[in-house]
Amino acid sequence: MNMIKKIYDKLLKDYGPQGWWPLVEHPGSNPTKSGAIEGYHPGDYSLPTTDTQRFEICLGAILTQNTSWVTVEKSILNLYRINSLSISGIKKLSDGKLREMIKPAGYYNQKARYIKEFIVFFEKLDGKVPSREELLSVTGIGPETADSMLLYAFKQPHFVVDAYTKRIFIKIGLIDKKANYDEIKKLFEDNLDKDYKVYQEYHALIVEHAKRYYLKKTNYGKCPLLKLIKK
DNA sequence: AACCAGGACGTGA
DNA sequence: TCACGTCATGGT
Repeated sequence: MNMIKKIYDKLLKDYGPQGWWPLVEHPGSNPTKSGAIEGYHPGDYSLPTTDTQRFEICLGAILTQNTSWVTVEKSILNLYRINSLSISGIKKLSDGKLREMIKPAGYYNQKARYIKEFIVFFEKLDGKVPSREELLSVTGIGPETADSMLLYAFKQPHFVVDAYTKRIFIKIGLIDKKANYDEIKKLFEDNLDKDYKVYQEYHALIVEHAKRYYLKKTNYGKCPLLKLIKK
Protein backbone atom coordinates (compact mmCIF):
# COMPACT_ATOMS: atom_id res chain seq x y z
CA MET A 1 0.00 0.00 0.00
CA ASN A 2 1.31 3.37 -1.00
CA MET A 3 4.49 2.12 -2.56
CA ILE A 4 5.43 5.70 -3.35
CA LYS A 5 5.64 6.54 0.33
CA LYS A 6 7.24 3.23 1.21
CA ILE A 7 10.00 3.79 -1.32
CA TYR A 8 10.58 7.29 -0.02
CA ASP A 9 11.00 5.97 3.51
CA LYS A 10 13.49 3.36 2.34
CA LEU A 11 15.58 5.74 0.27
CA LEU A 12 15.72 8.27 3.09
CA LYS A 13 16.70 5.56 5.53
CA ASP A 14 19.40 4.20 3.21
CA TYR A 15 20.92 7.46 1.98
CA GLY A 16 19.91 10.13 4.49
CA PRO A 17 18.97 13.74 3.69
CA GLN A 18 20.62 15.00 0.49
CA GLY A 19 20.74 18.73 1.12
CA TRP A 20 19.45 19.90 -2.22
CA TRP A 21 19.63 22.35 -3.98
CA PRO A 22 23.41 22.96 -3.77
CA LEU A 23 24.42 26.59 -3.30
CA VAL A 24 27.94 27.92 -3.77
CA GLU A 25 27.61 30.24 -0.80
CA HIS A 26 25.70 29.31 2.31
CA PRO A 27 26.47 29.06 6.03
CA GLY A 28 29.05 26.29 6.25
CA SER A 29 30.25 26.23 2.66
CA ASN A 30 33.70 27.20 1.50
CA PRO A 31 33.50 27.96 -2.21
CA THR A 32 37.02 29.32 -2.57
CA LYS A 33 38.38 25.99 -1.50
CA SER A 34 37.36 24.17 -4.66
CA GLY A 35 34.20 22.69 -6.05
CA ALA A 36 30.63 23.05 -4.96
CA ILE A 37 30.60 19.66 -3.34
CA GLU A 38 30.10 21.62 -0.15
CA GLY A 39 27.14 23.32 -1.71
CA TYR A 40 24.81 20.70 -0.31
CA HIS A 41 23.21 21.42 3.04
CA PRO A 42 21.57 18.24 4.34
CA GLY A 43 18.78 18.76 6.82
CA ASP A 44 18.63 22.50 6.28
CA TYR A 45 15.37 23.28 4.50
CA SER A 46 15.55 27.00 5.22
CA LEU A 47 17.58 27.74 2.07
CA PRO A 48 17.40 29.71 -0.10
CA THR A 49 17.02 32.80 2.05
CA THR A 50 17.94 35.53 -0.43
CA ASP A 51 16.95 36.54 -3.94
CA THR A 52 20.52 35.95 -5.05
CA GLN A 53 20.36 32.37 -3.81
CA ARG A 54 16.96 31.89 -5.44
CA PHE A 55 18.41 33.10 -8.71
CA GLU A 56 21.42 30.81 -8.39
CA ILE A 57 19.08 27.82 -8.11
CA CYS A 58 17.06 28.92 -11.13
CA LEU A 59 20.27 29.43 -13.08
CA GLY A 60 21.43 25.94 -12.17
CA ALA A 61 18.06 24.52 -13.17
CA ILE A 62 18.49 25.93 -16.68
CA LEU A 63 22.14 24.93 -16.97
CA THR A 64 21.53 21.34 -15.88
CA GLN A 65 19.06 20.60 -18.67
CA ASN A 66 20.16 17.30 -20.21
CA THR A 67 23.61 17.85 -18.72
CA SER A 68 25.59 16.36 -15.86
CA TRP A 69 25.74 18.43 -12.70
CA VAL A 70 29.54 18.45 -12.49
CA THR A 71 29.74 20.52 -15.65
CA VAL A 72 27.08 22.83 -14.27
CA GLU A 73 29.22 23.32 -11.16
CA LYS A 74 32.11 24.37 -13.35
CA SER A 75 29.94 26.89 -15.13
CA ILE A 76 28.57 28.30 -11.89
CA LEU A 77 32.05 28.55 -10.40
CA ASN A 78 33.27 30.28 -13.56
CA LEU A 79 30.64 32.94 -12.94
CA TYR A 80 31.38 33.04 -9.22
CA ARG A 81 35.08 33.67 -9.78
CA ILE A 82 34.45 36.71 -11.94
CA ASN A 83 31.96 37.97 -9.38
CA SER A 84 29.01 37.43 -11.71
CA LEU A 85 26.93 34.81 -9.95
CA SER A 86 23.94 37.12 -9.67
CA ILE A 87 21.50 38.97 -11.85
CA SER A 88 23.47 42.19 -11.73
CA GLY A 89 26.67 40.26 -12.40
CA ILE A 90 25.34 38.48 -15.46
CA LYS A 91 23.75 41.62 -16.84
CA LYS A 92 27.20 43.20 -16.94
CA LEU A 93 28.55 40.39 -19.11
CA SER A 94 28.60 40.47 -22.88
CA ASP A 95 26.75 37.65 -24.58
CA GLY A 96 30.07 36.18 -25.63
CA LYS A 97 31.46 36.27 -22.11
CA LEU A 98 28.37 34.61 -20.68
CA ARG A 99 28.56 31.88 -23.31
CA GLU A 100 32.22 31.37 -22.48
CA MET A 101 31.54 31.00 -18.76
CA ILE A 102 28.76 28.43 -19.19
CA LYS A 103 30.45 26.53 -21.99
CA PRO A 104 31.23 23.44 -19.88
CA ALA A 105 27.51 22.76 -19.42
CA GLY A 106 26.93 22.43 -23.16
CA TYR A 107 24.18 23.96 -25.34
CA TYR A 108 25.79 27.23 -24.35
CA ASN A 109 24.24 29.28 -27.13
CA GLN A 110 20.64 28.51 -26.29
CA LYS A 111 21.23 28.37 -22.55
CA ALA A 112 22.75 31.85 -22.65
CA ARG A 113 19.60 33.07 -24.37
CA TYR A 114 17.39 31.25 -21.88
CA ILE A 115 19.27 32.82 -18.97
CA LYS A 116 19.00 36.33 -20.37
CA GLU A 117 15.29 35.88 -20.94
CA PHE A 118 14.79 34.39 -17.50
CA ILE A 119 16.50 37.37 -15.89
CA VAL A 120 13.89 39.70 -17.39
CA PHE A 121 11.16 37.45 -16.01
CA PHE A 122 12.80 37.13 -12.57
CA GLU A 123 13.19 40.88 -12.15
CA LYS A 124 9.54 41.46 -13.02
CA LEU A 125 8.57 39.13 -10.19
CA ASP A 126 9.77 41.75 -7.75
CA GLY A 127 9.95 39.21 -4.94
CA LYS A 128 6.68 37.45 -5.72
CA VAL A 129 6.38 33.71 -6.24
CA PRO A 130 5.66 32.87 -9.88
CA SER A 131 2.94 30.43 -10.93
CA ARG A 132 3.82 27.30 -12.86
CA GLU A 133 2.04 28.67 -15.92
CA GLU A 134 4.04 31.89 -15.78
CA LEU A 135 7.28 29.94 -15.62
CA LEU A 136 6.25 27.70 -18.51
CA SER A 137 5.60 30.78 -20.64
CA VAL A 138 9.29 31.66 -20.51
CA THR A 139 11.29 30.25 -23.42
CA GLY A 140 13.70 27.65 -22.13
CA ILE A 141 11.63 26.66 -19.13
CA GLY A 142 9.82 23.37 -19.61
CA PRO A 143 7.95 21.22 -17.07
CA GLU A 144 10.94 19.88 -15.18
CA THR A 145 12.80 23.17 -15.03
CA ALA A 146 9.65 24.97 -13.88
CA ASP A 147 9.03 22.43 -11.14
CA SER A 148 12.69 22.52 -10.06
CA MET A 149 12.51 26.27 -9.69
CA LEU A 150 9.20 26.15 -7.84
CA LEU A 151 10.32 23.38 -5.51
CA TYR A 152 13.89 24.37 -4.72
CA ALA A 153 14.01 28.12 -5.31
CA PHE A 154 10.49 29.02 -4.14
CA LYS A 155 9.70 26.13 -1.75
CA GLN A 156 6.41 25.35 -3.48
CA PRO A 157 5.16 21.73 -3.31
CA HIS A 158 5.65 20.77 -6.97
CA PHE A 159 7.15 17.34 -7.54
CA VAL A 160 10.05 17.23 -10.00
CA VAL A 161 10.00 14.43 -12.56
CA ASP A 162 13.24 13.74 -14.41
CA ALA A 163 14.64 11.03 -16.66
CA TYR A 164 15.83 9.06 -13.63
CA THR A 165 12.38 9.09 -12.09
CA LYS A 166 10.87 7.60 -15.22
CA ARG A 167 13.65 5.03 -15.57
CA ILE A 168 13.42 3.76 -12.00
CA PHE A 169 9.66 3.67 -11.67
CA ILE A 170 9.14 2.08 -15.07
CA LYS A 171 11.67 -0.58 -14.10
CA ILE A 172 9.92 -1.40 -10.83
CA GLY A 173 6.56 -1.34 -12.56
CA LEU A 174 4.87 1.62 -10.90
CA ILE A 175 4.49 3.69 -14.03
CA ASP A 176 3.80 2.90 -17.67
CA LYS A 177 6.41 3.50 -20.35
CA LYS A 178 4.20 5.96 -22.17
CA ALA A 179 3.15 7.96 -19.13
CA ASN A 180 3.70 11.66 -19.71
CA TYR A 181 5.24 14.21 -17.39
CA ASP A 182 2.08 15.45 -15.71
CA GLU A 183 0.77 11.95 -15.10
CA ILE A 184 3.95 10.93 -13.31
CA LYS A 185 4.02 14.17 -11.34
CA LYS A 186 0.45 13.56 -10.21
CA LEU A 187 1.21 10.01 -9.09
CA PHE A 188 3.80 11.28 -6.62
CA GLU A 189 1.82 14.28 -5.46
CA ASP A 190 -1.28 12.14 -4.87
CA ASN A 191 0.63 9.72 -2.68
CA LEU A 192 2.67 12.11 -0.53
CA ASP A 193 1.98 14.78 2.03
CA LYS A 194 1.84 18.15 0.28
CA ASP A 195 5.13 19.18 1.87
CA TYR A 196 7.90 20.86 -0.09
CA LYS A 197 10.51 19.33 2.18
CA VAL A 198 9.33 15.82 1.32
CA TYR A 199 9.23 16.64 -2.40
CA GLN A 200 12.70 18.17 -2.28
CA GLU A 201 14.14 15.19 -0.48
CA TYR A 202 12.41 12.60 -2.62
CA HIS A 203 13.62 13.97 -5.93
CA ALA A 204 17.18 14.28 -4.63
CA LEU A 205 17.03 10.74 -3.27
CA ILE A 206 15.83 9.47 -6.64
CA VAL A 207 18.83 11.05 -8.33
CA GLU A 208 21.19 9.55 -5.77
CA HIS A 209 19.58 6.14 -6.15
CA ALA A 210 19.70 6.33 -9.94
CA LYS A 211 23.40 7.16 -9.88
CA ARG A 212 23.99 3.96 -7.93
CA TYR A 213 21.84 1.56 -9.95
CA TYR A 214 20.56 3.15 -13.16
CA LEU A 215 23.55 4.49 -15.04
CA LYS A 216 24.12 1.21 -16.85
CA LYS A 217 21.28 -1.04 -17.96
CA THR A 218 23.17 -4.08 -16.75
CA ASN A 219 22.79 -2.77 -13.20
CA TYR A 220 19.03 -2.22 -13.23
CA GLY A 221 18.48 -5.72 -11.89
CA LYS A 222 20.51 -4.96 -8.77
CA CYS A 223 18.09 -2.22 -7.71
CA PRO A 224 17.00 -3.02 -4.12
CA LEU A 225 13.58 -1.50 -4.78
CA LEU A 226 12.69 -4.49 -6.93
CA LYS A 227 12.54 -6.66 -3.81
CA LEU A 228 10.58 -4.07 -1.89
CA ILE A 229 7.91 -4.06 -4.57
CA LYS A 230 7.35 -7.79 -4.44
CA LYS A 231 6.23 -7.75 -0.81
C1' DA B 1 34.36 4.76 -28.85
C1' DA B 2 29.78 4.96 -28.11
C1' DC B 3 26.73 6.53 -24.77
C1' DC B 4 24.49 9.57 -21.69
C1' DA B 5 24.03 13.62 -18.46
C1' DG B 6 19.31 16.36 -12.67
C1' DG B 7 15.49 18.79 -21.10
C1' DA B 8 13.31 22.14 -24.18
C1' DC B 9 12.09 23.87 -28.65
C1' DG B 10 10.56 23.78 -33.46
C1' DT B 11 8.66 21.17 -36.98
C1' DG B 12 5.61 18.04 -39.34
C1' DA B 13 2.44 14.29 -39.27
C1' DT C 1 -1.20 15.34 -29.15
C1' DC C 2 3.15 13.06 -30.37
C1' DA C 3 7.37 11.47 -32.56
C1' DC C 4 11.57 13.24 -34.25
C1' DG C 5 15.85 16.13 -35.12
C1' DT C 6 18.57 19.64 -32.98
C1' DC C 7 21.35 21.79 -29.56
C1' DA C 8 27.14 20.72 -27.38
C1' DT C 9 30.45 19.86 -23.78
C1' DG C 10 32.48 16.42 -20.91
C1' DG C 11 32.66 12.18 -18.05
C1' DT C 12 32.65 7.08 -18.09
